[in-house]
Amino acid sequence: MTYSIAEAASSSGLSIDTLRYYERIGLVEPPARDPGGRRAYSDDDMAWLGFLTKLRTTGMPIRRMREYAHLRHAGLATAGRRKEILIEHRSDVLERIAELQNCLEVLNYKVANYERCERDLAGQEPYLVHEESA
Amino acid sequence: MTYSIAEAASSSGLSIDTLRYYERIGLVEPPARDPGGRRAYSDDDMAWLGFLTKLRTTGMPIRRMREYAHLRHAGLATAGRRKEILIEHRSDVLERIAELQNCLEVLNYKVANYERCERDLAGQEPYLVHEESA
DNA sequence: AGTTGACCTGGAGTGCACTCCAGCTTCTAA
DNA sequence: TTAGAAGCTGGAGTGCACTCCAGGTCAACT
Repeated sequence: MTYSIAEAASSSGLSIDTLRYYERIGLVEPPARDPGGRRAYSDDDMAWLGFLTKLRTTGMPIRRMREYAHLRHAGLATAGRRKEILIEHRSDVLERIAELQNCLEVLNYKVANYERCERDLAGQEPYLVHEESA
Repeated sequence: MTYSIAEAASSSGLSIDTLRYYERIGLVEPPARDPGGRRAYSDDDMAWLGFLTKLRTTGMPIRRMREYAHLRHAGLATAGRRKEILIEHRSDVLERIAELQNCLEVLNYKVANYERCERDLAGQEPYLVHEESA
């Protein structure tokens, strides 16, 4: 089974331009071409694109994705290093999640504060309402 | 209590340049100045910087932070809109966390896969080791 | 009086990750 | 057979969020 660039784009969530860009910078191997010279992505290509988008979504910089891509291309001998990269990235992601959750608490606090203000305001109309500072 | 720009920077986690940049683009109100013309951040300024960094950490674009900042400056009447922004942002953050967690599963799967490969390799030496495709 | 270090300003430069464009070819359907 | 859609290439442009720089001021120590 092969896929046009449009199909590859819509299935991976990347834009057509981005796919060509990734190819230019060596993040994806140039896919096969059909008789008319158009890109024909294989199932393997699609799977790799799918994985790339996971790395991208989790904020891995292109530089690092490229390193991973090149290792992958180099074959089995690099599996150890690839695993390391993934493990390190995973811990980055965990940290990021923790960071977001921490910020979420502040957000919740703030929203609750606005709600409290509204209740106060509804309770005994105007008069003396402090803007919180933070 | 007032704080120098260096103190404001190290306490907020922003760089000195970023603090001046935020001021230039109207994201923070120009702080007071000491007799020598240097910035003297107040406790309120510091609290606002702290909150800003939460918004930033959670990926709120500067454009939106600025909107929030301006509303805040406009006083109580804008509290409703500010609350809306925060609520919307909170749901963005929740989505983002979910997205990261989803990607995390893929990462875990991949790492487990590498580990399986290693065990196989250790088990009966060379012979027949498939590179997984995705 | 001189040196050092923190700070000041306006403006230019950077890195990242795309995104768009002009001008061309190739396939598909009426 | 011809119009329109989809794809191609190389290269330029964009948006975001900083980051750096030159050249100057100010306060504190020696």
